[in-house]
Amino acid sequence: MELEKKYNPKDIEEKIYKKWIDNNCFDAKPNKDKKPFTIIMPPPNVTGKLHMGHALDISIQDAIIRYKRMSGFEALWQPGTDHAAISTEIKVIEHLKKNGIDKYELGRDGFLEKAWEWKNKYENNIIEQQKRLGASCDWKKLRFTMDEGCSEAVLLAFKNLYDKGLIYKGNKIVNWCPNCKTSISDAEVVYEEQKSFLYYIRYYFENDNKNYIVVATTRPETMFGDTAVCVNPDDDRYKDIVGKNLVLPIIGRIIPIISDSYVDKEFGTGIVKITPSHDVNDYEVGIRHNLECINVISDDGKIVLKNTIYDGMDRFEARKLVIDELKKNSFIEKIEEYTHNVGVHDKCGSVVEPLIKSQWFVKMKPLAELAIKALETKDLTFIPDNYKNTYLHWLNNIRDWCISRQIWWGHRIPVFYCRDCGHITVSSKKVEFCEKCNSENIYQDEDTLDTWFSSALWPFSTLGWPKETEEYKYFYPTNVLVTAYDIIFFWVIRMVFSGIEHTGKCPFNEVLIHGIVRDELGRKMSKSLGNGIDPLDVVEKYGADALRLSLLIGNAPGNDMRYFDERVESSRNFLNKVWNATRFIIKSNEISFDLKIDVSDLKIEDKWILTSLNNLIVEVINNMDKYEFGIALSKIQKFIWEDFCDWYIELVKYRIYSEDKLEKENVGKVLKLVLISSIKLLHPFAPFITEEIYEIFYPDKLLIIQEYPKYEKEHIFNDDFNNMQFIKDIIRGIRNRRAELNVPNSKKTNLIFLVENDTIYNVINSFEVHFKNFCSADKIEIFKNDKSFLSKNDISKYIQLVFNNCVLYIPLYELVDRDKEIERLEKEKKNNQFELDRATSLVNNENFVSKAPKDKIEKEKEKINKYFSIIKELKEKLEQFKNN
RNA sequence: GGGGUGUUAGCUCAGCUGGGAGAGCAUCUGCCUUACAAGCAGGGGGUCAUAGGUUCGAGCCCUAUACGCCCCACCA
Repeated sequence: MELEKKYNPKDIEEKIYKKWIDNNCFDAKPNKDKKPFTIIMPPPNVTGKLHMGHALDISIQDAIIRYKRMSGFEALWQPGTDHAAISTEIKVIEHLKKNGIDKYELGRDGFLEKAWEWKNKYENNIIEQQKRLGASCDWKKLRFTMDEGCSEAVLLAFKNLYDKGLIYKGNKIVNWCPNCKTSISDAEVVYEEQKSFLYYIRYYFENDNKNYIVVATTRPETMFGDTAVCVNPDDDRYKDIVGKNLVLPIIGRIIPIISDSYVDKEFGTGIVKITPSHDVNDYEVGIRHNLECINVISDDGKIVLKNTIYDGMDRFEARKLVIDELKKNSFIEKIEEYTHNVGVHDKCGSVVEPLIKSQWFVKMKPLAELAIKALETKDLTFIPDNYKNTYLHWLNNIRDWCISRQIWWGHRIPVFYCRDCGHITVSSKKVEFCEKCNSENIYQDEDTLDTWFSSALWPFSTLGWPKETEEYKYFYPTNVLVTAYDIIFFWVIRMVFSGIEHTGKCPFNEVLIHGIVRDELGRKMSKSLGNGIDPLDVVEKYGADALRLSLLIGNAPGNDMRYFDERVESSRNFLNKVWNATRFIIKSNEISFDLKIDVSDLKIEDKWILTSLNNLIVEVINNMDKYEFGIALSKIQKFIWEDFCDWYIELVKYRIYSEDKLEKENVGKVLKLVLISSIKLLHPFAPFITEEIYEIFYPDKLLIIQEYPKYEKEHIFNDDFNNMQFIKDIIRGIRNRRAELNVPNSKKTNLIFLVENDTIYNVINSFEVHFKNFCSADKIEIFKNDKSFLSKNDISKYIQLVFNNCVLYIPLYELVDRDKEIERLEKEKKNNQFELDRATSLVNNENFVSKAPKDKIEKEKEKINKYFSIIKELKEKLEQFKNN
């Protein structure tokens, strides 16, 4: 078989993915003989395409689920998409507008039909993109937040909460988006810094056109709704005026001066106008002081003030006009430039208008307590665990959750009003009669639910809840939730309390938080900046495996990362290395062999690589279980590239090329075992290339369902491992010296070893061929316990390398600069002296000897002996050198 | 204002419960050596932000300071 010289992901990925699908590799079914492991995928919105954040999300989850699948779990990765209420509705409206269609002309049913069309199209796009990345989720279980089962769950959840008194309808101040014409929750308001003005306005006292006080405001247009002016009760400047009345400029209404500790004495003039209907804080002051709420802004952000020029005017237009009017009549004291935060709708960017509205709310306090308790009882843990602070802080300061939305795309609130008796019927089933008076004259609430209300049920609604399905019983609660930190409030918290409230169980035990992918300058990728990178473009260019590796390597949980093409390139290079190692192994082994290795056939380097492999397996499993993918991956990569490719394969080439068939076969076995184990370790991260390689060796089997490598005790050979490390040190030492001294490879030199015992003698002897191949050695001589060589030769002409139990002499000096060598030796002596002093002072320290672990102390003592002898020899060497 | 977090090589970042400072990229030197130039061999480059403290021993723990980032709250 002949493989391409370069790994070409394009030819392979689609074929491999199809193979997995055709063989039902992703399917998970309740299986009594196996333990379940479940991840529910955060459902992407059906509004667009995948971005880098999704790619990271998928890479992590797929690595986990593949690892667990190979580790003997019944692993379910539950996929699905989110209807994304407002986001989608905005997109559909825009889309319709382009075709000249108006939402309201279309009507509710017509609009929903269009929205479903949209959903079907975009859902498909997203699924295809996830497949390109190699996501091994159980597509047969694909769900959608508005499908039949999820909708049933939503309505029942609503009814459950309503019956328990945890959902109520209230006329309260809410965040209103005048653009989307719907209320939104606190979490959907984001604050943007905006440059604006602070207006100082004179309010005259009642029946007094000389005396006035000055109020500072950023929103003069709301003054029509003022029902009081407020000062701090401890503000001595204004003690006397509390209780007096003022005349509201322009419209002349009389309002009182009240006092409330809410007012900051230091800010502005220390006097605040109170507009209870259009400001959340003013609303609360209004309740405390029993103030009237006068609504002066309508649903679409326009002023409502009958019989004035302002009526029907946009709120920002009105602001200008109000200022003009105030200026004209000398009501303006001054105007200052002012930068402050303005709340905008996270979906459309419009300035949010607080309005008093009749809306549905979830009472959060009792539910928040459930979520807090889950953390305390360790039913829920965060990785990294500092995110629990964020979680707790939010829960401790939570306000009731406004869940009704005045849009059409979503779950319609299952509340029915009777026109005859006014009774409210709440039911998860369709209601035909009023449950109290049996009247048929009823109508359903027009509003739909916040999109997060349905997402909050995702871990169990997707598994069948409220039905007690086999899947639900087996796979729920799920094991780990993987998501970015920016969604903890929206989603994670709401899933936790919903899960506990509705199912009695925390929906997942662990929350693995990852960061966000930024551009190379560290900026968030966004549409407005145009700095987004399409993961599919990257896949196209470098392959899905390379992208996945680059997103996982060298990143710690919870930390942001920057995207660089160079990182993907380096991952691609690594995969190419794996590919070429495979190519070499296939090329060099015509014969097919099984994996049974006879230990007695093994040479030192074989035992070394097998030991390294098994050490690696232990460490990787340990890291994988702790979700330390970055660490696991760099260890795997280091092993494959350095240990396996750069050392082992190079070491065994002479055996591969030899005529000894048996020897070739022995090496072949080890090569194959190590390669196959390596690609198994790598599979969760780079599924395509590893499956492709596996197929070459086992055309009838699939890697994805093979067992993850296990530690094999009989493949641990510690002595040989250490001997091999020693040989590597020697080879590196020789290479270093040759390179430093600029000795070309063509110049061969002899190596003279002075060794202390038989073991070292034999080890070095057995590596004769490698010294010749690896470091241009010509002839190798080994003297055991025999220093006559030193007296017989002018050793100042030799380079000396000192190792434990062994000294190496290389006759290189005829080829090099003497002064340079003296300089080097001086430096080396100095370094060794430093190390010797350090170790000596440590061992002489009584505290160290009494408190440090024994093996540490022994090591330090060994160091002293080692450095002592090295220095001694260096001294001799230098003297000989200088005397010459 | 509250909370979190970061400061390690030229750049981007790892560094698990305290005990040898690391990777990738970049850079320099020498190599197209029959798996791989997307490669091989080798080199240079770090007072682990600063100042104290705990410890036999601190990149890691504690305190303070400086600068940066994130989240929450939001002052009209």
